Amino acid sequence: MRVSRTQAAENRETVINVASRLFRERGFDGIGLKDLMKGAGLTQGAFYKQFASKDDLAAQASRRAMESAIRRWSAATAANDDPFGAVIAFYLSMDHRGEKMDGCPIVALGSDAARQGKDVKAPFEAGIKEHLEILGRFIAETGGGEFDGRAMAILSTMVGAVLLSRVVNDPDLAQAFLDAATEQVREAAGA
Amino acid sequence: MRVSRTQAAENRETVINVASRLFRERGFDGIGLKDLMKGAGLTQGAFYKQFASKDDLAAQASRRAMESAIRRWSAATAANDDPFGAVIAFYLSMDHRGEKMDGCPIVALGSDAARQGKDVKAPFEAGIKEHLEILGRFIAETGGGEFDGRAMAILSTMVGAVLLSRVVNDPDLAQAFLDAATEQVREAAGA
DNA sequence: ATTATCTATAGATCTATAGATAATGC
DNA sequence: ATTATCTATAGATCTATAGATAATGC
Repeated sequence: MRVSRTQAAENRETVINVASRLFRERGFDGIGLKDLMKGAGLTQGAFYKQFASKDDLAAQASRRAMESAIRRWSAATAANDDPFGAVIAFYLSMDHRGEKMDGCPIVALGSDAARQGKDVKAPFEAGIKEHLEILGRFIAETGGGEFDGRAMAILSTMVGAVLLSRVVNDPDLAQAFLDAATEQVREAAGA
Repeated sequence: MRVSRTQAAENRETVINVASRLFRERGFDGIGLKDLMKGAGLTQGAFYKQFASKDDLAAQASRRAMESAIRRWSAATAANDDPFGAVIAFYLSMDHRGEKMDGCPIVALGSDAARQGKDVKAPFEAGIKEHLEILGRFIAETGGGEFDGRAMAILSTMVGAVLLSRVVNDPDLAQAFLDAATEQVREAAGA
């Protein structure tokens, strides 16, 4: 029944990866440890040798989800002569609206994260800062050590638009939110 | 043990009001029927004579929360020579960031609502349209029957900024998001 | 000898229902 | 007679722990 140290480490990573997706899909309170572990091909009993608590996993999974989001932003910008256009093209799309499990964790878990403790909020904060840094590169001149206000406004608009697009039933209204945000952030970045 | 019809109707309203606050504070999955009913001064057994299910209450409470939010927006605009300024002054404030229970339901429950069925999303959609109508009045000329794209962009920015301000631990970063959004929506509305 | 995972379970909580009770409504 | 609310409970699920097992690591 015991597995090698490297296998155990791999299992741990798998659990975090699975949790980063399932938490986004169902919320921190929307899925239990039994189903989370089953998603990783393990049983619930193995959980507490790897994690201190469900909150601990929530923090790890949040970090993993934010890392994944940043990787996606970076991939979109890499080898593209309109990096900002590439980011907003996927972020403000109906595809992104539909893929809660792999989409932006701020949108998928933002309301949930606001209710969590510092340890869950910390990885969100770190990831948000990375988002701001990427957005800052798209904008004319950046100020001193502080984050650019325009980058914060643009991220707010993007996150809010996708959130609103997911909350409404009407797909046309959802599309309109994404379109309106696209226009808005284009203007804001160019100013 | 039985109460009058009017008393029963009052009790029902109380449960919806309590739920509209407690769901915002803890999420749809973060509070049980027992505690919700206790908040209304009743016991869990009385629940199913008033509501078909917890989902049913979630839909009713979402509608109530959106109504309350609209009332707040209307109150801020009424008898104010800068109605738009009044709305953003309270919405994009650290006070609003702190009061999850009475604050904007889109921010408090948006990620949760995106996982719910049509019956919960419908009152959110209706409330969002009312928000857009109010914002539309602050903007120069409005188009035909469709909602103004600028109003949608402004609402996106406002919702996103408060959500982001709540997710981060650092109060200074939270304030910076609110400030950046304030500047952005002022520009967008004036354009 | 250690330990990662397993099965099993404790104890709490969740949604929903059943039956009793006592006051309303006719 | 009806019914809004109560107490009690069924049955499922939740987090976390206990003890067994079997493979690793020394």
